[in-house]
Amino acid sequence: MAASKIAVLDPIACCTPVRVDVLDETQAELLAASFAALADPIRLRLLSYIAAADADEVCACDLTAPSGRSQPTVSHHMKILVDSGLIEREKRGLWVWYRLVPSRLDALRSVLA
Amino acid sequence: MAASKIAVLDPIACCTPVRVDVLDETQAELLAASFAALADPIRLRLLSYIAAADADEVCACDLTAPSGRSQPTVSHHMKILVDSGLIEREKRGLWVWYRLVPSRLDALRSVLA
DNA sequence: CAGATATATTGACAAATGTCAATGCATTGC
DNA sequence: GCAATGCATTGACATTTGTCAATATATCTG
Repeated sequence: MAASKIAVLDPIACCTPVRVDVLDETQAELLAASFAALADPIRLRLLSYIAAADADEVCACDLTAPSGRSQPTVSHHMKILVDSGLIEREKRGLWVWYRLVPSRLDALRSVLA
Repeated sequence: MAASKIAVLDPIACCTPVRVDVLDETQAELLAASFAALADPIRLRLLSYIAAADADEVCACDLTAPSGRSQPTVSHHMKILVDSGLIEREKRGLWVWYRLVPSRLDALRSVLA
């Protein structure tokens, strides 16, 4: 029941398993923010669409149709995913490309361990 | 980019890695609901408090103080966690006991793989 | 530079969420 | 049965969130 062994790394509490120690408030807020990025069906589908793509990046222009949402709404959700660190954004010319950040997904995953 | 290989099990889309295939709407909604249960700092702390306890279960009466929230608020959050399937509830006499459901945590974890 | 195109931002709104005080419901012990 | 106790539910409220139409910004093309 030790409530203090802290092992946080960067922005999100990487590699701090929820099961091992009680989270302090700061860790909990950072982690909750990360999980919140995954707490919307549209964002999960956008994420999995990018993850399942043949290439390792996907153009924003290909995300609007499959998501069934308007362009501004998709842009809004992508911003949340990028802010969460789970996805990277790169603008090339007129287009924007998104990539997964596997290390961030792994980090979040390890929290549930 | 196959948008249809589906491999869902029970209530939550167990063992359906987000990275492998595009989620359909139903899967996405179930998963989003699970992640939403983790998307609040108080709930994360409650969960980790139970996970880190010496015993494998914790009395509801021990959750109010460390969470820093009122009794009804804690009750509310615990209901959300129980409904998500990540935590089990058992009433014995006047007290209520909570336990983790490790298989559910593992299932959620495997989704990020 | 002017027009076209891809994405972002703003503003507005409804719906969902977190919170607590007050109250209700079970269960125990007398 | 009655009083006390632990937890749940209700109702109210402020905040946050998801959504889109309208508009702005940035970049390319000619």
